[in-house]
Amino acid sequence: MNKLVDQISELLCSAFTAAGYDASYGKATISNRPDLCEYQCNGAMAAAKAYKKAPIAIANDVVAQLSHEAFESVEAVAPGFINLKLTPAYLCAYLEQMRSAERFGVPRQEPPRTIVVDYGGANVAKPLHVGHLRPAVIGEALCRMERYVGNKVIGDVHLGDWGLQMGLIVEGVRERYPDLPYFDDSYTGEYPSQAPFTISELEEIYPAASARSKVDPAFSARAHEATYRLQKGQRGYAALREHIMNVSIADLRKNYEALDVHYTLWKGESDADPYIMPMIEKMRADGFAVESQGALVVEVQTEEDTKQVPPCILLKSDGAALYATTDLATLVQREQDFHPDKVLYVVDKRQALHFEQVFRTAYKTGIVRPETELKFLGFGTMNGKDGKPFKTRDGGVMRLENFVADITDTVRQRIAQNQVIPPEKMDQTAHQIAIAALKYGDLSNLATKDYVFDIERFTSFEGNTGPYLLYTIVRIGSIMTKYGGDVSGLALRPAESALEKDLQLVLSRFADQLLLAVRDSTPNVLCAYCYELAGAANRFYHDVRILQEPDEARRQGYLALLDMTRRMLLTCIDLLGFSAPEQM
RNA sequence: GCGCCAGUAGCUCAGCAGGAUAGAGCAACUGCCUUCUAAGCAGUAGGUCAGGGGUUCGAGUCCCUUCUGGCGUGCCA
Repeated sequence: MNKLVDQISELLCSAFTAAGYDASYGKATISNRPDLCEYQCNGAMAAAKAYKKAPIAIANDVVAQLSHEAFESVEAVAPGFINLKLTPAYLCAYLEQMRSAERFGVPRQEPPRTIVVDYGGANVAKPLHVGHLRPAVIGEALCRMERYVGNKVIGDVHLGDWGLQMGLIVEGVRERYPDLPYFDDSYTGEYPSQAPFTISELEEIYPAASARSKVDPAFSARAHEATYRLQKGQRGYAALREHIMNVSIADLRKNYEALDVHYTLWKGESDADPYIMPMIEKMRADGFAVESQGALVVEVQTEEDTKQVPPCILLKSDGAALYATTDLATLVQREQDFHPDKVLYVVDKRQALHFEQVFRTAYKTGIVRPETELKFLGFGTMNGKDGKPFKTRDGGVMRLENFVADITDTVRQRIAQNQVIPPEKMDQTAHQIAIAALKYGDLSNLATKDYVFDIERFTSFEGNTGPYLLYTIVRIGSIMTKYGGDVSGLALRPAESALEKDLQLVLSRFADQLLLAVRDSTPNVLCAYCYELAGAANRFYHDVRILQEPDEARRQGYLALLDMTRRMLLTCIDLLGFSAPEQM
């Protein structure tokens, strides 16, 4: 269905035409002065120059042509604004359509686009830490939003599972268990199906091996050798690698699930390996890949560039592949597997130049089609209250698990005295609220900027926070429970009070805000909408005694309105990636 | 050096394709619970949108410039 603002624009366009002006000036927008009007049109001012007339005269001409049941009032105001208010009946009819439409009538993307979202970046054999939080939270929200508007989304965790780190792990395992068959070149039997280590061991082995390689050249050399053998696909190493991957992925999956983050694809950098050499050979043959200072590079500087763009390095002087190489090979693979219309990278913003080089190379060498949209969404750093990157009290890197546990504990303490939560639901409720606090705290900021994570503030539950949204949902739910009946069949009623109309207006704008958030990949826009909706709901809730309303038709109208509000809020927080408890 | 990003209330942040009087939350101060969860609602106070030029009927928003801060800048990921 059409958005309300588009319906109003259509009416305005015909009025501009009828008054003898070009229809293109008839674009309506949501009012930025809610005290004066609900919708506005600034087209008369834009048209003033073209028609050499005073804007207010044009506005008056248009207003004279604008009589429609949709409008309660239509006004031309100096210097040339056209201010509109809707009739309650028209607004109500629109909401009634929304309410029964699928996905609240949000227009579907036609045709649907295939979008790959690259938003993980976790490393194998290493625990998730707070640095992994933003891509997971932001990426997950973007995936859900894109899916909602009808696109086909493939969310890829894109694990760091390639290169020297794998060799280090293998050598670290050998140090502990030198007699395992994986290290016996003459072994020809089946390898054990059970992994020879647990995730906790793995998490010790890797940092230890990494540290040791820096001080022990012999060990470092063995790790490089192991890396080489891995990449050659040596049997025992491949089997061991399989165990490392399985153990690690099971743990990562558990941790991401706890965050309500769900990837569709658990690929890693290593999956791109088979594509690297053919890709490079083709680039050579096509003349794109050239020798430069001993390395193999693709020049990506163009004539229009005023700045210096360094070339994209495919192979180091020693012949080894680099980060850019696997990223490009991954694009080759994605093009082959999914033929995506868009690939969105949710990555630390400090990698902007790297991705600029990769994108330029991909277009230049034809890895992606010219119409493929490669987009870099660089997110900022999560800082502590001191304005510096978030750390533990003793200055270390904080594990994500501990971070979530800290927030959950704080939440648990705050809700402990509240008697409404049954003891058996305590843990789940605390976790749910913690995730809402955490995710909303992150998403309500502009993804591209650094932000301050203040545990006290985000768990304080006051003001513009995730828990505030949950609280609003729970309160409405409480009314529905007390009412007891089925509200789905009840009819909405035209608003009779200002607060009721405000709530209806906010509801009617869902599609506008969602589509804006999707277009710009800005979940904070959806957060702002949620907050506005919750505010309108709470004001209405405070103003009207819903269940005590004596007039039955009116009472049913209230219930229908609140039920719709609640479903809308639930939809929004689901798009943002969290959920609400029954009680809190 | 060059490039990118940022600078909005005491603090943390919005500001959607330039529109009317720059908005929230926190903190401060005032009210509102015998009534659907007060984690709420209503209100007061708080601003030279870093500085300076320009374009425009109109600039926090676009252009130029200065200052401040962060980040990046060919063989890490």
